Amino acid sequence: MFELDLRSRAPIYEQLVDKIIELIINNVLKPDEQLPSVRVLSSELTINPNTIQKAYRELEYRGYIYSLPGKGSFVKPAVSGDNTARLQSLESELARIIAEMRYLGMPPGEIVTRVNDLLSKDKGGKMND
Amino acid sequence: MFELDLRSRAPIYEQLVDKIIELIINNVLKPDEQLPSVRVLSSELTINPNTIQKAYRELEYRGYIYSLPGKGSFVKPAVSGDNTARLQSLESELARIIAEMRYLGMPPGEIVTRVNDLLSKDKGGKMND
DNA sequence: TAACTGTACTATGCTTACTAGTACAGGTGT
DNA sequence: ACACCTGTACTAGTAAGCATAGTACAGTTA
Repeated sequence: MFELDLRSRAPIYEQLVDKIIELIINNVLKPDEQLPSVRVLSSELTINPNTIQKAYRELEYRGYIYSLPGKGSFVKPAVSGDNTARLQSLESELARIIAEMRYLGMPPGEIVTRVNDLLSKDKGGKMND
Repeated sequence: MFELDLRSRAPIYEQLVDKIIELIINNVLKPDEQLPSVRVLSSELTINPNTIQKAYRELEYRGYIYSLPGKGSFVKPAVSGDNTARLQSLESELARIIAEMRYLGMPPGEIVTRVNDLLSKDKGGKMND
């Protein structure tokens, strides 16, 4: 389910957080779908349960999952209205990426084409595997 | 010139790297423009010169600057043709951001508008301060 | 020569990440 | 009630990374 790059400088828990967010925003993990338990995932990935625990805690803090003691951790349905800060953060990341693409020589028309491609994929509901 | 967030979890040298890259891709720092020396910047920012050194080394490794012993460190002109890996990396980051914007409920039309705004700013040559 | 430049070390202390282990409380099925 | 799962919350230890301080070398420029 997950692949970790143990040679990467990114901490393991952060890789997990990123991966799970990616699965959530790409609708691979559905709202209210249960995540593997910290113990199951830790033995799958052969890492310590506390590390999973930290990742899940971070995901919960960021609002992507909710956890019920004794039951498990679940994907939190996307809430509208509470995402202003995150959207602003995404917009400044977008500005940065666009600026760097321009800096590296990608023509504006090609950038727009890429964005439209990504949006049409999204509209079709197809997942990019 | 730079602002560091000393409360951030990001290491100081990485903040420097990010800041300088941002200035470069937004054309605030011009090609072949000299960066402050490690000693000047370290006293400006009241951090150790070795930390600046590490940031400059990272920037050089990533291809954004070049350093000449005895002379200083300079913004490297953007080279065309050698940016495939970086562009691909940017594209996957773009895909991620678009997906998350969609996930958080931003309509596709608004995303396109944002992108076009950013591109028209870029075309005008105006800097976003 | 003096004053700058980048570069390359060494040593130290602090912080973070990760592991291992343990234990508690909650939930579910038999 | 028991067994087995779940998340949660700790403690302790180790390793790695970060930042600092200091030093020194070589190159450049006036």
